[in-house]
Amino acid sequence: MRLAELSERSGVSTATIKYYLREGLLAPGRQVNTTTAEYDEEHLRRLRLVRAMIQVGRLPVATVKQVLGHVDDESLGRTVRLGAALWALPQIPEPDADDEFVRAAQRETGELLDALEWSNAKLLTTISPSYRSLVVAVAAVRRLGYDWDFELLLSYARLMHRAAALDLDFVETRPSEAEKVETAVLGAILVQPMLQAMHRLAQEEESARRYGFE
Amino acid sequence: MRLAELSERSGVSTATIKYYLREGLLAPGRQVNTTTAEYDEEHLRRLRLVRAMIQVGRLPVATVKQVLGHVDDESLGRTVRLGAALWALPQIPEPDADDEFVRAAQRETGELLDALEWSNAKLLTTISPSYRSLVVAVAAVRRLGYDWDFELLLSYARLMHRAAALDLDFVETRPSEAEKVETAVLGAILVQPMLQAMHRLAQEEESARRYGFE
DNA sequence: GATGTTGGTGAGCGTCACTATCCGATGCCC
DNA sequence: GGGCATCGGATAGTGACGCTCACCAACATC
Repeated sequence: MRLAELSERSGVSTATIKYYLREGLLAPGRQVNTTTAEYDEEHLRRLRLVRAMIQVGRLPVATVKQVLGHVDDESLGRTVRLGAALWALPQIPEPDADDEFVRAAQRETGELLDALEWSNAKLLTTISPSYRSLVVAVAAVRRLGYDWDFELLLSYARLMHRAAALDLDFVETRPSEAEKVETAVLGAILVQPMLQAMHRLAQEEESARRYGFE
Repeated sequence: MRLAELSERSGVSTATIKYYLREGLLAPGRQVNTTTAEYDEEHLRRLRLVRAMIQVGRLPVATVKQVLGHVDDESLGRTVRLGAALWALPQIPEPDADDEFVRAAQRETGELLDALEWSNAKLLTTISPSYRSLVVAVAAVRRLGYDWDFELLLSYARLMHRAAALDLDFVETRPSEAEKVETAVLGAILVQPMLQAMHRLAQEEESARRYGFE
């Protein structure tokens, strides 16, 4: 198929597709001659993936490029490939290590990992962006003076652990190694907005149950 | 305290505070004379809240203004106030009703709410942004050809329902009505990045447990 | 009374995700 | 094979966003 058809079938304008090609998010089509390039189903699929990451997952274009680069890097093993892809995801700005709330949050997060017995995650605290994001989020909440107890944090973390187990169970149903990696990355990127929407909807539901609409 | 001190205690530059004042995110200080305004602890608290929403919650400035406007509107009842604040949160672009995947996702999401017996949420399907976001997310996943079964969606939703129940339990511990509303909004905005970070960390933990680091 | 700081204002900056326009080469219909 | 639409590619521009800078007259402080 040609650019125009790729555009029509994906719902993405030709101008935008050209932009993605320029940015290296999409492999160039097979060049038939100077004014014609041929795209296939794989291009369409990749384009949909890119759109989903950008629009649903709200990833910056540059990040999408990095993530895809890692996903496509067949020289790496699965865990490393997945890890590399996940770590390219956009990060909250680096925590300020001088801030007292940040230091307290680091301590608290460490205790949390101990209590959960997430020993592998504990090993990653110096390098994992997720860990840093968690510290920043906890620090922000504490800075505002909220005094949730530790049990609440633990409960949230256990819920998310169960969600992660569901993700990985599904990943294991994928037949090929390449699909497993892609699915895992997608799980990290697309499941998140879905969970967020479900969370808000559940808040609305539960709030209405408890207090009615008034 | 004056602008410079507010800046120092919050870690936000005076230029940025001035910008927030201009945008109406912060109430003006008590004007002492033409060149001096006096700010209090409430301003500091509000400023930290604004920063947390923008940096941790990634809300656009205009959205923060709307959300705070609803939070401050004492003429409304709690549920309505909370709902108004939540619905001002940034939304994924409107789903395209002509798209077959969107229509299928609407159907599937409706069935999901039925199966969950979220009857209140079901009433909100025409107006709730969370519902629309959920539809868009489900459509994106389906468009990419993933065939998760309904049970998986149900499991995710039940987990998020439990998270929402935890949020609201905590909200109920707040003494005053105003604090309850603020806490609820904050729960929707700040708990989310925390859950996201926990989710990714849990994925890393679980992945390492199952497959090691290799 | 000299110096430096205050809060307010308007304009400017860098980033980002596109988008509009132009180009010459080519496909395609008659 | 003439004429016109369409092709892919390149460059420059757009509008939104979140600040940030420079400047100002009015004031506090020494």
